This record gives sequence, C-alpha cells and structure tokens, in this order.
Amino acid sequence: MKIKRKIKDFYLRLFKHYGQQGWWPADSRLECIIGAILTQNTSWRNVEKAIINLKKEKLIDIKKLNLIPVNELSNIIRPSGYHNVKAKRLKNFIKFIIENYDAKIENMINKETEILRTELLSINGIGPETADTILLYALEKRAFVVDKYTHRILSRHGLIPEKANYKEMQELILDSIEKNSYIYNEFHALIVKVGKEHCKKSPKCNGCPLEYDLG
DNA sequence: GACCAGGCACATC
DNA sequence: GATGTGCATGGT
Repeated sequence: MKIKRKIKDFYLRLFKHYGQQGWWPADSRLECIIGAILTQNTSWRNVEKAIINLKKEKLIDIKKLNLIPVNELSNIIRPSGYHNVKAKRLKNFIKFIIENYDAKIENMINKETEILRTELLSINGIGPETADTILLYALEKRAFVVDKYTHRILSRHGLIPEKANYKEMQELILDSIEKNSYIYNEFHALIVKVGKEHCKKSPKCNGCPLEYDLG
C-alpha cells in the first residue's frame, strides 16, 4: 500500500476501533489554550489537577490571570509540572491577547490561519505543537497537530524517516487525508488515544488496531 | 527507585 | 543546523 493511502487507512481503522473522540476536553476556548500550554511534555492527568485548581480560584479568566502574581500562579498550577516555566508561558499568552486582541480570544477568529500561527509562534513558550493545538481546538481552524505519538507511529511503521521534523510529518499527513478540520481534530485525538495504549517508548503492539505487529 | 508523560527555549559546538 | 540540557510533578 502507498504511504498516503496507509495513513488514511490508519485514520479509518482508529475511528472504527475507538469511535469519535470529541476533543478538546474543555469548557471554553481559554481553558483549551491553558490546557494546551500545561500539557507540554506532561500527562493529561496532571494537567487536569492544575486546571481544577485554576477553576477553584476562578482563574479561567484573562483579566484575573493578568493580575495574579506569577509566583502565585505557579503555585496553583504546580501539579502540571514545570510550573515555573508554564506560569510564565501562560502570562506571555495573556499579555499577547490583551495587547493584540483587546483581551478577547474571539477577536482572533476572523484572522487567517497562517498569520495567527506566526503570531502564536512569536510568543515565548508556544512552539509548533502548541500553536497548532490552539488553532485547531480553541479557534477551530484547519491545522493538524503533530506530537510525539505521531512521530512514533509514522516512523515505526516506516512511513517517515526516524529523524523527520515537525513540518515534514505535518505535510505528509495533510497530503494523505481530507482537508477538513473535523478529521484533523479526530485524527490527532485518535493518535493520542492509540499512542497512550500502544506507542510507549517500548511498543506493546499486541491488540493495536493499526494493522502491523512490529514486535 | 527508575522510567515516562499530548514541548519548548536556550547554550554550545 | 544539529545536538544537549533544564524545566518538575505524579502515575506505573
């Protein structure tokens, strides 16, 4: 099977096996963006604890996040790990949205995706994956999110070189599936789902809904 | 106790 | 431009 056909087949298999994922798990665009930053190199379980803390303090709020001292914020998000750097990163985003979009995330929506992406990448602490996560899941733009699991699945199945970079993987997937934000949304979520079960550092491929046994 | 988790920036060569 | 390192908590 050709590479692109195989990738499309992965999506179909995953969807059939796991069903619709319905991401992102958040009550608002801001909560989604906060989650996107907090989950950098961190298990979602730990992120949830930090978000619960933020909700208790009623801090899912741009103005309040702007006012709270960074060391207090850091303490509240402690369970998410890297809390000192992540508190700064949250503050950096808040400063950006206040200065450029009148403190309203909705004001970003009408702008072109590529321009938004460049703007997001200019914020210290927002890299390619976090930028695409914000575009896709918070702003409902057409952007595909590549992560560690995407790399493992593609490289272990021999669909991309071991040292492929973010953009190479993203373009391969964009060329392989329908250009449709619903599919981008579901495919990434499904990759994380199967990744958590089967694509750890040492793969346990038994029962993996993708077709190959790599053991 | 070791290993790992839905990255990113920065230093150094 | 590639490669290495710090950042940190909590689950298995």
